[in-house]
Amino acid sequence: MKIGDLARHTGLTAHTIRYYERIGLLPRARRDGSKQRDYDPSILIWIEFIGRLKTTGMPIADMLTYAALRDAGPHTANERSQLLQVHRERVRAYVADLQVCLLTLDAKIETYAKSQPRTDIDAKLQRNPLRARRTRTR
Amino acid sequence: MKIGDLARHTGLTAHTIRYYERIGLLPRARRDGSKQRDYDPSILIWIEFIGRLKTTGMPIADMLTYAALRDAGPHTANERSQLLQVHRERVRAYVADLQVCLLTLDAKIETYAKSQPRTDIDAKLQRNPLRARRTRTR
DNA sequence: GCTTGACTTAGAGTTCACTCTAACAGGTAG
DNA sequence: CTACCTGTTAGAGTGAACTCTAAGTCAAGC
Repeated sequence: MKIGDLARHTGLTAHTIRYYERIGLLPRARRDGSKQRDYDPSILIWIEFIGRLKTTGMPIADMLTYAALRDAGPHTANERSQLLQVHRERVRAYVADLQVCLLTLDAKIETYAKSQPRTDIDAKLQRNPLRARRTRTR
Repeated sequence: MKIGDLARHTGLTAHTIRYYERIGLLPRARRDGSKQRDYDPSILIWIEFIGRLKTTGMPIADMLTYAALRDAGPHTANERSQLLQVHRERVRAYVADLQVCLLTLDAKIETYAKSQPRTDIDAKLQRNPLRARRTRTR
């Protein structure tokens, strides 16, 4: 599997895949006769997992920590588990936050519904897919 | 209320408040005798609202659109409502995504629990509060 | 009267996660 | 053979959202 195929399968760009390899988030791929990256499909599982971590807002630095622990061997299983548990709690807290925000949005939209007639949602506004964002908390 | 007080009340820094004013997300504050910003507490409601939008990952550019519509008068209520409705759907979809990711995390943590003894979560790992992050989707 | 601390401005710098460029090489279709 | 496509590298550039610096003003406390 060449880098272009992998890009198609994962939704990443070839640029991003090379970038991930460069920073150590993906292992150095083995090369074919003309030094082009040749991937084993098993890499897909790892990429899917880091995709989940990304969706949940984990910074790449933390993913690198996780990857390094994994590479260090089975005796780091405990540490990896703890890392994931801490992250899970952050995500849970964030989901709770988002649900509060959704209530605020509902309330705000409700006040508009009460004061004005309304039309259908303008499909042209359906851009900006939302993923994950991190903000420094000072 | 001076900028330092407002910063304390909102959790923003004075720098950030000035930045928000500069880009038009906050109205130009009126000034006291020595040209220092003097805020009416009513600004807190707006800042709290944009804080919710930020938590839910709305880009500042969209907040500016919303603010501009608000400033344009009551005839834009419909458009503002639509903007919020579209955003709400994105947030709902994102929450659904996060919940799937949480299941993946649960499963992964479960495999660690089965293969290894575990200790308490190391409190030292409790950094990195998670807020919101946006990723370009290509 | 001096120090301290909060405020002012314009503008430069930072961080994150990509994203792209330049310049080149190998493989394949017509 | 020639075009074209996909790949290679090092390294520069981008966009979002701050974050900080420099150089200064102003008022209060000791």
